Amino acid sequence: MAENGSRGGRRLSPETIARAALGLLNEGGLDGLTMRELAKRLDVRAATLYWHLRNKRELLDAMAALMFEEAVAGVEGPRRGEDWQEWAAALATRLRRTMLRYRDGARVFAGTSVGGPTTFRVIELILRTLQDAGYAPERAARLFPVLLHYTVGFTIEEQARQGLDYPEGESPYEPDRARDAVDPGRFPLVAGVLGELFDGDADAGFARGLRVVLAGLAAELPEAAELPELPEGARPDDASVRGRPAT
Amino acid sequence: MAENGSRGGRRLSPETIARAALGLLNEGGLDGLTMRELAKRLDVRAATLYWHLRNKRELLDAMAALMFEEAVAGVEGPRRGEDWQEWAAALATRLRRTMLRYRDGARVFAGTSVGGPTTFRVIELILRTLQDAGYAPERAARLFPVLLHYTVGFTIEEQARQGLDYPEGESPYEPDRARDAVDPGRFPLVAGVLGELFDGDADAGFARGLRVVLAGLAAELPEAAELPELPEGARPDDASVRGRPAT
DNA sequence: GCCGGATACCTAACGCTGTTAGAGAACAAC
DNA sequence: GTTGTTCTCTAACAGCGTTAGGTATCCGGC
Repeated sequence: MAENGSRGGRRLSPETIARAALGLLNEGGLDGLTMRELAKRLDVRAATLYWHLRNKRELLDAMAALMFEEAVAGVEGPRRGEDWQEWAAALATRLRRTMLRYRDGARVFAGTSVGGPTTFRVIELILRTLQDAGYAPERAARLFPVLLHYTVGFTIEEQARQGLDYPEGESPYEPDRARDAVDPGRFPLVAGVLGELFDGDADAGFARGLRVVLAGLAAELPEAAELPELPEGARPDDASVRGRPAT
Repeated sequence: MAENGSRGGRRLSPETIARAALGLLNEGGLDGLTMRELAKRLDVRAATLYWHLRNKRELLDAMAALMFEEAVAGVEGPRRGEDWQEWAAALATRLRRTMLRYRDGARVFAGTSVGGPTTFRVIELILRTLQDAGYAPERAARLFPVLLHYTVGFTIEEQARQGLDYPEGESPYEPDRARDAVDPGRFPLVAGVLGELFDGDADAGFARGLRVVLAGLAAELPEAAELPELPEGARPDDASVRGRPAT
């Protein structure tokens, strides 16, 4: 006696389930995402999910894949006249926006990226765009991940700051809490820039960091690194860019 | 009848517990870190831990704080003659190294940074160093986090790739798996740089990204941004650095 | 029409988790 | 030696991911 309102066949699939799981994420966050609750939302018992997915880890992977697909759906190469930096910034922003759409989205996404043909399509697109901008593909392949890492790192912290893991008003990220904790005598500079440090405008902060990373990438453009017209040492960051970081 | 081998008094403290928890992390990872197992390691029953810590979340916070302290212990300003970029790179590298010392260390650390006086001491140090390098403190405060975000983002992915969450030989990060998945007809550039994409040398990859970020920061140095000797448009990234990323 | 296998779902249960209540030992102060 | 505080214990709760095994449903072959 299947009380199941709908016809038997192909109702559930890893994708359907992952989609429902992303919905569930926005209530209760990652902690509230349990197989039983997810099953309830799909009008099914928890054990059923294991017919479609090996385990929860696989569910999380599917969710991450879905997020990625959502982020890059319809993305093509730069429009005519569009700078590669604008294009890359838009791509990173799309990814961030998608992660932000889901509570704990960045944590779900982090470290689960590679995989499907969608991934390779986008990487191909990136490599082609950077190649057109003058980067050798090998060079581009070693450089572009920094953009992804920054984006994920930033968004993870942003969502952590939203602090829904903490009970009401106890989040250690409240600006006031910091304002009390920093002694202006010992840490005058910190005290002077508390506003900047805890500024709530995450969008602007992200864009700023993006600009930094993209400027850094631009500085790695081979042509840029050996512009003949520039007198040696004219670029102020010349030595330090070449210098290897201390290990 | 306290079978407890050691004297009664101040044995346990949040710090002791967190330290043991970090040790436990290296066996079993984040999933293996359970209150019961942690208690066992401290010769105590699980409930006891709740006398010292409100809940597991607080334990994780304490662990993150401990990692941060371990990372920046003894850190001072740049040595005489040391470039601010070298100094910053060394700092980021220290943080990464510490996170790598513990399984899932980056995931534990991510989004739990701010808090203690140690944090503010280090931020003060960063601000002072950048100030000496020519950055206004407000500007520095808005810029330096990008370094942290990159470092955390990179290391999270690195540790995810180590793939100890997956059963033997099933990690989706195995290079061979990718080599099979990418069709050289559709994705020629990707196929050509698989070696670079899945290159195992994480240290070099991190250093490369660090160089990029630092170069980007250097490009944001006000003085650098308007070096009078440079003819307008000589720096190839001129326009694009100014351009705001698409939203 | 009916059968057999595959597919999709179920119930029931396992061992484990974080967490709490409340009893009781150990210690310090008087 | 009593009292109060600090710490640890036992016992239990509800909920977790996951598995074994049964059952309904669908579909192609006769």
